Parts: sequence; structure tokens; C-alpha cells
Amino acid sequence: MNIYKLQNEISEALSEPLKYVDYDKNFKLLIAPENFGDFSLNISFKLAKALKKSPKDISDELIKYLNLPYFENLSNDGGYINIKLGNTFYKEFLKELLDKKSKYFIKEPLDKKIQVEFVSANPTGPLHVGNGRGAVIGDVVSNVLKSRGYEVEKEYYVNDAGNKMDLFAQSIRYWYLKNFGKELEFPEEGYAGDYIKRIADVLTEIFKDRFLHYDYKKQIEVFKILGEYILLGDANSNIEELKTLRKNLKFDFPSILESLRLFGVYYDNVFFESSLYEGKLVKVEEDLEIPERLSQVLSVLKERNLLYKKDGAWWFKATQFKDDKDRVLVKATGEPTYTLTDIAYHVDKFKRGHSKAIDVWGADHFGHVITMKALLEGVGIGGDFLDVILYQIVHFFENGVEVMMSKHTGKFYPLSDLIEKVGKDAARFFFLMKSADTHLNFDIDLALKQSFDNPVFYVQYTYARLHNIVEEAKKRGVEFLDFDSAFNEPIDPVERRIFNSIFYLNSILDDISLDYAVHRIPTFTLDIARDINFFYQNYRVLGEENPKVRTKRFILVKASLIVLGFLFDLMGIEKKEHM
RNA sequence: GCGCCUGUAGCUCAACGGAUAGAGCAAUGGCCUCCGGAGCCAUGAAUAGGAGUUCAAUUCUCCUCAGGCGCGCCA
Repeated sequence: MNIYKLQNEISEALSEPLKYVDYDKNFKLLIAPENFGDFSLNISFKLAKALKKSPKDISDELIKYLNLPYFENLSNDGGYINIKLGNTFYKEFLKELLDKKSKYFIKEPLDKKIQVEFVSANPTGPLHVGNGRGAVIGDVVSNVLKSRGYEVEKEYYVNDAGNKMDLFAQSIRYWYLKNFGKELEFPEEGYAGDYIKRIADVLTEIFKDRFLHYDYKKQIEVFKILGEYILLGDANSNIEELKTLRKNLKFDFPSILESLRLFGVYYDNVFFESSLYEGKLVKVEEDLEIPERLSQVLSVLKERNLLYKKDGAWWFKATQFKDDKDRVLVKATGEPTYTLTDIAYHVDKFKRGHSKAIDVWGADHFGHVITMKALLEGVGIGGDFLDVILYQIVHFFENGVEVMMSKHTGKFYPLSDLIEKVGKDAARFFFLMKSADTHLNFDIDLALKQSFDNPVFYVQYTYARLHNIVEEAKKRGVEFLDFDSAFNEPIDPVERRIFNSIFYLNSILDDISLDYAVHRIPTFTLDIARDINFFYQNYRVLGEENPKVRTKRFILVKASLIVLGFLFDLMGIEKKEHM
């Protein structure tokens, strides 16, 4: 028994009286408020206008058709149809749950691929704490979609082309040359962080003066590659020398990909922006020559008459697709813009067979969303292919003062430090708890001080003490009866609440797979943990004399362990059996 | 100026358009012969302001106020 089956049965039962009525047949059950039964239907309110009757009268009629065997009682409370479920229902539901365990919350494969891209920070500096929010959101959205039956590919897009990378390389070059007594002007808008100097020092130590007499262009190329390698870490580079470098490296903070792994984030794929520049040059127009993979987009736009030249640059007619201005795709210098590589990248996602691409971006990239959707329309894929999850800025406070961070001034708080201090689980839970579209104030002092008080410990503690009951039962050789006799006993409200929540979880996950509101997972987890702790405090399990009641409660313990364990897996936090 | 996000208890945050707006922290007062007290119970306290749509608005629409973020031939 699961929520879909129950909803279907209700839907079918109502199809007879509502034969001639146009209504939403996929209506959902609601969890009823306390003292109003287990679940409720608000369908009569929706039908009131069409049927020209009061909700209360409609419910009176409908209830006559709802004599399902699972229902113990039906009531009409001001138009709401409130359902109290019978023991047969709980027996079937829990049998299935205990049998399938966490698979109870995994849907059948849909044969649909979805790609989730997140973090994708420039490899010009280590990840800072702010990146943590996107990392957790992307990771957990992926997990939820997997549980809904999608085939999910998690990807990191490395922006390793363009001006920022040049500035980065120039900044390293400055320090490298300085190590050999050559003092230059520090590049304007260069990266000022300590780590830049440390990269230069590491390179000096390993490669000595090898790059000293390279020409400027060659130096930039080398520092770009090596610097990126040090910061990003081992993605899928095949260059032997880089692997050796990796081995010799004594750098004092983890690379981007290592930080993410410490954070529990594992990617299926790392995509390099620079790969879009590979291949031969293609002539799209007489005076427009561009790498092959980028040229494809331009050719399609040209065919559709959406590309034009102005002031020496090539423009996309974005205004035809609700953007507020047209967008440059190829600069007057002949270089592609970030917008062009990004649309080429998204076309690539489409060609890889994904039915949808989900990007997780910081809210400061908001302005890019409409342009990307316009381009997707422009190339004929359609704007709906892309969903962008925007998460609002995180403000960090330390000693009561806001921590200002910028890769350019070099002041930042590395994500790896945060993980080390408060732990992976607490950090993930903390980031996850707030809705993505609300600003998040992250008080670092509080996070440190709080480590033992953190809600994540509360839920993990709940799991551990439940697990202890199971262990204790084995140790003491406590006897239990069979499933059927356990559910001859009445189920009391506290137990119902917990069972009902577990039963309803699939429905919540379905919602999250549509609106990506992953903060509802920690919220749900805290709610059910509270109910479970109340149960734990007020009801004995092993010490209960009545073997039927004892068995029923033990089933509740097992069901709770299954659901908590599954939720922890979704959120990427540990299932600790002992703390 | 235009666009987007936010405004809920002293603080940090919840609430598919649904019934009595919920938690945590902080405050006050209780609960350990017990399967883990890192827990449980009780008390006080809130929808920025104003119109509108709806049987029903914290949620949707409009206006005002306040905070944040965007509006590059940057990425």
C-alpha cells in the first residue's frame, strides 16, 4: 500500500458520482489536522461552484461512495472529508515498508535523463563557504530526482576559458617572476589572494626556472593550466606531467574537487569550457571564423535569421524572445563571449539526450537566465529545457561583523575550513534548511559554538537511540508476535502521526522534484524526529508487557529507522548507529 | 529607472491557495528506579502597511515602505 494506490482508489470510487463533472482527477490527499482523522479531501470546495451546492452538501453525497475497506471512519467537517484509516490499512502499508525498506521511497525508472549542473566555480581560487549552498542544493536535488526514477547526471562545468583565466595566470606569473628577482606591475584586477603566491611558490619549487624564459603567451598558457590543475584537482586530465605535479604538491588547502568530496559531493562528469574551443576553425560568414563546436550554434541562428553584425560584433536577436536587449555572441575582437560558450554547452547537454537541464546558480547570475532561455528558443530546443535554481546570497558573520569576501581582494573563507570545523553533516544540514530563495545569514561563531546543539545532531541522535532499541531487543532476546496480531491492537494518535508522515513522504518528494524546494527535506526530518522522540519518551517498547502492543511499537521503531535512514541518504548525512 | 528575491514570535527560519500560522535558539517552570536526559512536557510572544481576487490569502494581483541582488563586446 502506498499513497498513489490510495489516491487512485479514492479517485475511482468518486468517478461514479462525478461522472459528468469536470474536475482534477489527480487531486491529492492532505494530512488532516489533529483530531480530524488521518487524511482529508478538500475536493468538495473545488466542486462547489460548478455544482452550485455547498461543500458540505457535496461531501455528504460523496461520502456515500467512499466505503473503501481501508477506511475506519469518514466524517464531513464543514466540507472537508476527513478519513480515519483502519488497521488493515496500516498493516498492509507497514508490511510493504518493512519489506522494501528504503526502496519503498524509490520509484520505478522513468527512462528519462536529467542533468544537474552545480557549483561550477571558476578555477581561479579555492571554493569559499558561499559555494557550499549551491553544492548541497544541487546534490540533494539530484538525489531527489533519482528517487523519482530519473537517470541523473551530476556535472561540474569548469569555466577555464576567457578573461578571468588570463587574469588568474597573469597573477601567478607576477609572483613566479618575482621569485627570480623580476618585479612587474601587478595586473590590474588581478587575483590578490595569498594562495596565488603559494601556487607560484609551489611551481617555482617544482619547476625551478623552467618557465622563466618562455615568451609571455607561453607563460600565460602554462600558468593557466598548472594553476587550474592545482586549484581544481584531478578531474580527468591525462597529462602525465600534471599527475607528477599532483604527487609532489604540498599545498595547504584541498582542491575544489577534493573540497566537494569532503562535502559529500561526487560528480558524474566534469565538463571543461575549454573543450568547446577544440577542433578546427569553421567559417560561418565571410568574416566570422570560429571553433567548430561554437560554430554550430551560430550556423543555426544564422539560418533562422537571428544573427547580425553591428559595430564589428555578432549579435543574437534576443529581444525576439523576451530578453530586454540583444546579446553579443562574438566580440569585435573575434573572441566568443561567455554567452556563446554557455549556449553551446547547453546545446551539448541536449544532444547528450537529457530531457531537462537543471542549473544551480547564485542569484547574482539572475540576469543570465532570460538570455539563456531566449537562446534555447532561438536554436529550437525551447526554453523549458532549462530550469535554473537560483539561491540567494549567503552572508557570513564572524565576531558579530559581516565577513567580506572577494576572490579579487583575496579575502575568503574556504569551504574546506567550514567542513573541518563544524563537520560535513552539520554544514550540509545548515545550508539545506533554508529555502533557496531566502537570504541566508550564516553566523560562523554560532555554527562553531553550536556544533553540539545543531539540529543535525538531534536527528542523528534520534536515529541512534532507535537503533539502540533494536540492538537491545536482540541482546535481551525479547520476543515479538507476528505482524497480523500486532495490528489487532488499536493504533493510538501518536503512532498514527508517525505512520502517516512516513506514508506521505512520497508525495512530498514528488512535489520537490517539481519545485526543487529541497529545504523541505530537513524540515520534514526534524518534524518526524520530534514526533519519534515524543513517542520514545512516553512509550515503552521492549518493556511493554502486552506482546501485541510491544510488537506494534517495535514495528514503529523499525519503520522510523527506515525513513530516517532514507532521509539521511537523501541529504547526504551519516546514519550513525552510535554517537 | 527597469527586473528578480525577501519582509512571519526577541533572534534564525517553516507553513502544494485550505481547518486553530508551526519549530529551534533565548526566557520561565516542571520531568531521570526506565530501550541513550544530546531527550520530553508546559507557559508567554508574530504574518511590514493598504486595496483587490476567492467559499478560503502568510501564499495570488496591484500600490506603498524597507533590505538584498542584477541590468557589460565580464564570467
